[in-house]
Amino acid sequence: MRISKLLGERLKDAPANATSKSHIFLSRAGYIKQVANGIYTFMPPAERVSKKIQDIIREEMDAVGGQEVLFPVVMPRELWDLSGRYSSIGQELVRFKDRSNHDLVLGMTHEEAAVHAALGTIKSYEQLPFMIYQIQTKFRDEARARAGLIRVREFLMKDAYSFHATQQDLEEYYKTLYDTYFKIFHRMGLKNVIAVHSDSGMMGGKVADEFQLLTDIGEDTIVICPECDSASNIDVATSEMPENDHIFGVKQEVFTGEAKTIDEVCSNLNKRPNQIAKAVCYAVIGDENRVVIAFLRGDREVNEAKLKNLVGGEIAIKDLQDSGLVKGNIGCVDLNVPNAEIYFDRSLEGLESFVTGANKEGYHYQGVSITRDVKPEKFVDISKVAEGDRCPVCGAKLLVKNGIEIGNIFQLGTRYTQKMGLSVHMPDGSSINPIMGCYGIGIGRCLASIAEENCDEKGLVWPMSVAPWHIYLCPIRLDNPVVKEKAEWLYKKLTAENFEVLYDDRLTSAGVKFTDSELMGIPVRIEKKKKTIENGQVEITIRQTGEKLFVKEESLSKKLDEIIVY
RNA sequence: CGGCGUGUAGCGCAGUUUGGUAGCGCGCUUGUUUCGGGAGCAAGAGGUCGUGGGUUCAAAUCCCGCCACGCCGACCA
Repeated sequence: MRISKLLGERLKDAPANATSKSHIFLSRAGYIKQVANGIYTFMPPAERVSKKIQDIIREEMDAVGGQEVLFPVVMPRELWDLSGRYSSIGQELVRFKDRSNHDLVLGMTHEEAAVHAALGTIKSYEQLPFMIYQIQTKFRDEARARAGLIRVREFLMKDAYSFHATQQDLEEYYKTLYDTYFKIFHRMGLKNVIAVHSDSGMMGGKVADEFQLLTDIGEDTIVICPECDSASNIDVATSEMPENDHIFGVKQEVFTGEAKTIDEVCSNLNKRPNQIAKAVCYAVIGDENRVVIAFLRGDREVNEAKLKNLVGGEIAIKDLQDSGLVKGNIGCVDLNVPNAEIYFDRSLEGLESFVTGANKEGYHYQGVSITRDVKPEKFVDISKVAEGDRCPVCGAKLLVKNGIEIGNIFQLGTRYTQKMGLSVHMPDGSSINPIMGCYGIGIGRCLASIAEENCDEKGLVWPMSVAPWHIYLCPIRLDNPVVKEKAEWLYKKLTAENFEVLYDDRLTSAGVKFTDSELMGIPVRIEKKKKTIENGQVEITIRQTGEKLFVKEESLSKKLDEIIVY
């Protein structure tokens, strides 16, 4: 490829709104161009990286028996009615009508399509197990796209679906895919990837793992045990909490005036947040009669995923002033709200001298004892794990980190096969619904994650396995006919030898060429100038290390074969 | 969906408070001298100032509506 013809430009300034390194460098180096909120064009270099990522995934998916298919982007409403998701999924699912007023959806995931593909053709247990996968565009109307390619609305995804006759078979295959995923990510050059237990969310099913790239810009929160290496998404993470001290106090009402928040109450009464019980109120979506009040220690935060599972419905934070509650003075003593479901977090267990609202304007109680004054029937786990809690497996102190979810795997069970009526005959004559697993990898997220992890102050540093081109051919003083002739000859020669070459055929200065090659992150730079031509040498610079090599021209190809390995 | 912010040339920005002929840097074109780390000089091209309405002799600037983009939150296979 001649850079003079390459679509896209290298910029000195990043778009003002870019914050993450991947967003800044991918924009500056001409890899991506934003079209709308969360919607990007992959310019030629990015598309080349994307294809290499896809090829790695294809190889590995084929190696575990995958059959590549291509599901439609647009599906009829009826297909999604079968699974019940046409109505159960919110606004992320784009619904629209065609010219004959027929309801359609844009594919955001393809369980329905996968089962549909098997319907009618899969009849016997002998056809199981099998796995089908596709690499295709998904559209999800995210409430909020952000950070360049990290969180977008339209994106390329590899999604795979496996069908099994027994749970054991699914579990074995799930383990295979688990290992395959690590292989895939490592081949892409990603280093800091861990698997974490996760919530299955709208997919349904019980067992699910996410593959997270650990990075500060990640928007997922992960709880990791540094000792036994167990890790979970904070949505499902549990912990052993340090015990409260069981010291009893004397209950009394105190005037706290305008103090409402934890901080205000703390400074007003000279307490610490872990000596306060706070209330968080929720409405149950779709059921106006139900309200939920969660009490937890002041230094803890509600884990809404856990609470949602307990409540058994979608919840949303709500002011309950209508029910007679005084915001900022809600307390668990003498609380009287008729239809409220009250949950006590385990962080309150053993807390025998704490502050809580007095359920009237301007007053709190202090010295409240949970066992003497409140007497909850039970304590439940509805708070987020905090750094310093103990690992439930080994007891070590847990760490809380951020990650980008680049892949996930689910044991779906029979939810879809059952609802959509896919069944097979078993040896004993009975029929069963095949048990499904599904397995996703976000291509664009991988690309951005690789960029995020592989860059320096000068720009991107692509791992060899996914670099858009391996070689940046960089002739200096192209106005010199000798250099020009030699560079053109070398470009043709290397290309003919199947090296991937980006040829800087511009008449610009050496500085501009060096800077661009570094910004674009091409792993190997070959410099050619009059002097090295005269003594039959070429100069090679390695992007990652900055190392320089001088090689005889006749041994260049051999040297490049040694350098370009992955 | 809520809070806040921003929209002026391909990119980054000033100008808006206090209304008066549309500006700067980078990039681009031409010429020239340079040229192994984002060159110098000279001459150019490029904008209905997001959009619709209003106020005014006069609006990028003031007022109202809308749209888009971003940040924080809510949400998220």
